[in-house]
Amino acid sequence: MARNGARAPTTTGGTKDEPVRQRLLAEATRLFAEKGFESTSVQEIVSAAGVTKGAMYHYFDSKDDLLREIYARVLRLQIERLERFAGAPGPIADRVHAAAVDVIATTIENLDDSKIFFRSMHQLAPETQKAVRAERRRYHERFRDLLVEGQHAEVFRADVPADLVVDFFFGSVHHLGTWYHTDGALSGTAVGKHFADLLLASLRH
Amino acid sequence: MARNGARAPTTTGGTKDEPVRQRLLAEATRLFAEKGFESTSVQEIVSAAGVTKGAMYHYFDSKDDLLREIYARVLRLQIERLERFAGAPGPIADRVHAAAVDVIATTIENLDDSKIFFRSMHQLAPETQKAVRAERRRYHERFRDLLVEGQHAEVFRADVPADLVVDFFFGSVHHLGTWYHTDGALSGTAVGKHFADLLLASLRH
Amino acid sequence: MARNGARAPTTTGGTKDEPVRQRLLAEATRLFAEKGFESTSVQEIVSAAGVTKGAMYHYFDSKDDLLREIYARVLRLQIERLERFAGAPGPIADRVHAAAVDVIATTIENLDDSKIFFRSMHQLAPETQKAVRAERRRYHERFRDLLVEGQHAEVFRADVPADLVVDFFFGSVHHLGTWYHTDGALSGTAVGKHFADLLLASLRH
Amino acid sequence: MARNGARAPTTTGGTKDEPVRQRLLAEATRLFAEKGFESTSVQEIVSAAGVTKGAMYHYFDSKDDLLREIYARVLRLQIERLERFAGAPGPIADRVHAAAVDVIATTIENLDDSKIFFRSMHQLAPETQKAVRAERRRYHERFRDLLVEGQHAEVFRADVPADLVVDFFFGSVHHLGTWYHTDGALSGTAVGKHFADLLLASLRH
DNA sequence: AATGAATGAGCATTCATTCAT
DNA sequence: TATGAATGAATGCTCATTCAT
Repeated sequence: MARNGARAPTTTGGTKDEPVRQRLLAEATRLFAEKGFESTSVQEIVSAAGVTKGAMYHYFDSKDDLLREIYARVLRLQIERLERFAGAPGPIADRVHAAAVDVIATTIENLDDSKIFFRSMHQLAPETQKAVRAERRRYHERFRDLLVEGQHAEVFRADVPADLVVDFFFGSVHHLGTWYHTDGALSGTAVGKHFADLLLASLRH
Repeated sequence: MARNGARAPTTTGGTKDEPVRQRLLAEATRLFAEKGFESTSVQEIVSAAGVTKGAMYHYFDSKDDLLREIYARVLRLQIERLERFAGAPGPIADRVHAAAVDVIATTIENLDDSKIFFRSMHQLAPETQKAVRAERRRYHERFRDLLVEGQHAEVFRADVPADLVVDFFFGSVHHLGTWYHTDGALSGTAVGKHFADLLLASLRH
Repeated sequence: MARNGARAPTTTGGTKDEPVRQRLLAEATRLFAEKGFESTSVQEIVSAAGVTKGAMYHYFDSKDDLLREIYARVLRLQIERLERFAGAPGPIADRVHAAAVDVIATTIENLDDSKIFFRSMHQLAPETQKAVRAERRRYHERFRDLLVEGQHAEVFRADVPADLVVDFFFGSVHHLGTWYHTDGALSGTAVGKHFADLLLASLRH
Repeated sequence: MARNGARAPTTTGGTKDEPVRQRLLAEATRLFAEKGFESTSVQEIVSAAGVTKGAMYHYFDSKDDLLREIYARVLRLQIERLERFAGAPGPIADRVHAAAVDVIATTIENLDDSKIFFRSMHQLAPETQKAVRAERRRYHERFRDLLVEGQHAEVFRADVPADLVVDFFFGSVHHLGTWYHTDGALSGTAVGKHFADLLLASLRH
């Protein structure tokens, strides 16, 4: 969890790793989640990463660029996982349940990312913000399509608009960061199962 | 010198007796919701309110103090309303449903407050933050007690911890600010009814 | 020449003087002339003026604004003086000669302003630059009109375009800053007389 | 390591044997003239020249070194041309006229060099600046000697110090960069003829 | 109750230059 | 001959806050 003062030589030879860039992203994520984007200075980030400002500006265009990269990483991960669960074989109710459990477990595993996401969205440049929102919407739409599939199959009730159910459920997901603590009694998967149960129950006829 | 904890009740019943203070709070709320606490300068707030900095520092101790007042106002309002619904006569399911509809309608009516709440909590001084969290917890606990009452009455399922249901539902509530737009098709009460329906459905045996 | 550490109370009561603002302009002029606009830091200016950066930014929008004020002051002075000489009674040759002597003497009296003028013009924001150039052009046109008047009166030769004569003469004027030194043998007026003689001689039939 | 004071003469007669170095100088000249020395970054220069910083630092010791080379090139060219015209056979008045026309035409042909010359002189290291000024003085003195020759021959008036006439005339020359535009009606030689006429006329008895 | 000049610490960013490769 | 990662010092500017009036 602490950063490596000395970068180990790449023994795997797999990813030609860029330790400085990665370290900067990791420390920025941690600090943005802890203190907020605006309250974190570039100096704090580079000090935490053990490099100088010049190095940071060599890899990133700006402090905003750092934030943008964090968003891109989160979205990439979540969309990829959802695709996997949504496209799996099996009854629709099972797929929704599994996807719901997974998104919660993943969110809890990357809770710093989640804390940053909604708290700092308004700090992005308008066009970047638009891009992020569009990507987020695509994600939500993918989940909504699953719900609609269940409604058409008459497995889920259809008297609540699927879009609204998505906002209902993802509100719960996105707020995990404000109350969940790793030292709590419940694991991420446990929370995921409970929430998924509640979601599925709320959709019964 | 600045903040009177207790202010004389508005005898006229109007809102014109302290227009500067109110205007400052209103503009600060609007700007904090729009651009974030850190990105809003004191100068912007006082310009928007049509006064000078000196005037602001006469009524408030600091920029943080403005934020604290906003939080206090939000919490005061929400707790008061919940008490009213929780303590009303009638079956538990009806009371929970009514309280749920109301909290959503009220949140949508004061969407700026809601946007600020979670986005800016970390900007408060640690002790203030603690106080706000405690107050928030009291609010959640009051709602949880309603759910527990329903579980004891065997009206609600008991296999999901009531605390978790509270986090589940209020996650949805608190995220209204990220997607709800006044120009949308659904009124606040309409959204409230749908969300309350989902909540009640998820609690059925 | 050195700045007054203690600002004397305004005994004249005439101009409600702003010593800080004036001191900033004076020191900025001196430093810009000495080291150039880009090579002079805001810190150097405010240190020389004995105030803090905040004070400077209270009176000026930016470092550029300081430069703009210097330009405005120079142009105001020069246009005003030219108008006086151009509009005086007397033969055209005498008026041109007197105006020429005066512009040189005035330029030498404010040599720092002159050094800054052409050396730093390109640092102004494009629109400000345009405005300054337009004002400068008005000034040159006023002088040209005098020359044309002399040509029409057949006092000056007409086989050289008056515009070109203006550029010819003002080139000499504007370059005073690159070679004239106060410790030299010639006074500003002496140089002025010689240059005015050359100008008038060059215009003879 | 970097700068060879003496480079092998271009045996091919082309300009392709050291394209990187030449391209760097050309782009630097263009950019310094356009935006000023201080406002042009090394990165901009190397990008414009299509090379990297390392390449630039291979050919030049520093950014200042680039500027010094530009000055050296200008002075070399102008002194060489003046020598040619001054040493030609013919009456003194004709030689002065021809030299004057040529310096103006040459200046206009290399207007960027001229723009840089006076605007950026103060950015040179003091000793370099001194060297450039000395070279410039030698150039002016060569021209002054021509004027003195004319005065001794009683072709030119002697009641104006020749040095002052040099400053008068070269002021006009050096300011060409502030008003002359290639798209104007007058060619460089045309301007040169007019200015030379004015100079000669101003020197008549 | 209110002004506005002034502070001073802090911020994001730039940039010429170096150096291992 | 050339790269590009990294430095470190400096820069213009912002801003919450104070205080004499």
